[in-house]
Amino acid sequence: MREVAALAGVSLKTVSRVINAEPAVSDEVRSRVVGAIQRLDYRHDHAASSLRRSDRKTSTIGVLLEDVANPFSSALHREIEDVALRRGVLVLAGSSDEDEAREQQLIAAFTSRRVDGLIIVPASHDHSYLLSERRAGTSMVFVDRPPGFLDADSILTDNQAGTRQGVGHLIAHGHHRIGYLGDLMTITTATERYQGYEQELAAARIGLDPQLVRLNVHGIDKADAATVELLKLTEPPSALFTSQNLLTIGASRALHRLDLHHRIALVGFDDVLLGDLLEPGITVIAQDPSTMGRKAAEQLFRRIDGDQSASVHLVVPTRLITRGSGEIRR
Amino acid sequence: MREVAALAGVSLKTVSRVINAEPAVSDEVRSRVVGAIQRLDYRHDHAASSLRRSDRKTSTIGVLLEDVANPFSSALHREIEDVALRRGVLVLAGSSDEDEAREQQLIAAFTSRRVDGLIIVPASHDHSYLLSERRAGTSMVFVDRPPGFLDADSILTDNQAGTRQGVGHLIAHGHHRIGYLGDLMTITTATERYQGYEQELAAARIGLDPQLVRLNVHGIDKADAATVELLKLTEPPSALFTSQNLLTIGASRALHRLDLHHRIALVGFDDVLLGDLLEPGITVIAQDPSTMGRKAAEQLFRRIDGDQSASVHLVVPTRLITRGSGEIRR
DNA sequence: TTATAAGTTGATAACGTTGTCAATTGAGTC
DNA sequence: GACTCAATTGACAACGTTATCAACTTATAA
Repeated sequence: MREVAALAGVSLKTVSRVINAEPAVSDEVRSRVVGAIQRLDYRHDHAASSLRRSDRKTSTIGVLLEDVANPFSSALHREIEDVALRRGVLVLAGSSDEDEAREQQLIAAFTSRRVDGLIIVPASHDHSYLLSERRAGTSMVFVDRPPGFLDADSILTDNQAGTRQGVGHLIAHGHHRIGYLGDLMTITTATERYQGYEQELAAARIGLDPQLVRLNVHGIDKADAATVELLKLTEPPSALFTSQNLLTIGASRALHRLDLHHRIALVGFDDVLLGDLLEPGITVIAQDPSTMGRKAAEQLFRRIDGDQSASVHLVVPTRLITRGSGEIRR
Repeated sequence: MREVAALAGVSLKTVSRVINAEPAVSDEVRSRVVGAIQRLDYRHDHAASSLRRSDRKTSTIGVLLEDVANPFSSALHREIEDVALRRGVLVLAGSSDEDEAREQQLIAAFTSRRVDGLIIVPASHDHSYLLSERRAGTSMVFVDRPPGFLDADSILTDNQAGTRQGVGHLIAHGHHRIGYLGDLMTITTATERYQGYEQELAAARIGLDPQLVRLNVHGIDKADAATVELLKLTEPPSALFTSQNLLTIGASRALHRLDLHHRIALVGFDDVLLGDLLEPGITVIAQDPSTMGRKAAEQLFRRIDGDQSASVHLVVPTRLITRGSGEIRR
């Protein structure tokens, strides 16, 4: 910048004015400076700028996801990116892998780079460690799961209602023995979905058979194995409810291999790509990650822009998509 | 930091020494400083630090993908993240959407934040605009597609060989009229794959019927429509080769809807999740995005660490996965 | 003509940190 | 007791930028 100023024959401050498009610069000086910038191939240093600047904004946000490669996470990510880019804000993304330590490590890395805000799909349950961050002015929005011991904005899915609708759908098709595959119970959404299962069974006066329930099943392969176990029971289920996208895929894989996919009903929570082309198509309770991502980003930027109002808690509804697998009758 | 120094009764520089774990600090002073840091909840400012520091490293890299939500892209992204995080490096990610302007906008945003390096899946073909960046010390590695007018490291897939293997597989199953769906011809990989199609037909002495070729098909819906068109021809193809993951999904959708999925053979380039559960399963030429991401990140960090050797051009092989759709005979 | 205002421009300090180098202390050596 | 040396600590400048405020120029009004 010093060289640009020298070449254009002006002061540092004037170059700064041109770069920041401040009005008080004559056209003649401005064009001289612009010329010098191009001739010298000058690149503005965003970090130095935000260090000195009064608003201290880095125009960068941190996004903590479960796994950037998971379809639900990456749909969230993409929507956040689009909202952010419209404001010239860049996105630092990280995967927690449901590991509390990794969550904290990543968030510490984000905040030490002075991000303007955080969008968090939490893996841990105690976010009091973020209190001081917030006091320091970092905005934050939680997505998919609520914060623990911290009052902050959240954009959630209605997990209980969604699960109840899915399980109810199976009951309406004559099923009483409905197997359940649940993700790690440390995950809030997994707990809520399981509660939905319990409630819907109770509402239909169906006794809960613990043998039919497999909790803490994580990933495609474990779901595949758990499905095989369930179907080997002396009184196997006539239907399955799988409470997460990878579990749905695992269960579906097992059913196909055992050639039971036309006989055992299946409803999954969260949509799966290509679910419509299978035979039968997979009936799902679809979440809406794009809307969640957009709402989360919009809320974050409202906070960054200075909105101090009380915490917002938004619940995005789910949608039952019937494609065949959930309509198999007992 | 000033306050920490005051509370611990030492100078700024000593606090800096403690933070950077420099050896020349007595245990007694160190513990006083550590105590003050905790009492005051001090957060180190990474940006200010790297501004002053002699190595000028920000411990941040920029990753430009086609779309963070595309399965191929997000698998790359995840692998890069894992390599980076092991070094304490954070990842800024962005989606170009195959738009040259957006590519340049994102890369400019990355470099103005002084990233240590770039991993680029390019949308454009002239990267001479990056010359000055590289001269300024930014390392860069290209993935999936080569750089244009710039000598830089690249990690590519063998698109021609992969396509030839896939088309050859169809020919071996008796097909002569093989429809081809290609992505935007501005994308290097789309061009290479099409060349593979031409070459394999020529090698088998099969004339190329332009009616069977649909290029510049982008996204699931366009692929669906193009497939319908091909099958409506008076002399329709008996097999299809779809040269990208979304095109495979679109074609598969159309075949299922027309109930031709058991009669028309299909081989796709790039694997699709759940492709094994369809009836028939989808035969694909699988790429290996995880390996590509890992190799790209490792190469980038070698450059960041000062490796000045000649550009590396790595070609990751593809793998034919037979699942049924490609083995339908004419 | 002078006073006033509006529009430009620049000198300097500061953002939070680390590199350089000099100063101080204490122990060990002869 | 004087000397050397290593270990520890601090003063100050600097990284690339912008905020503040003062100074200068030109136009307008009285």
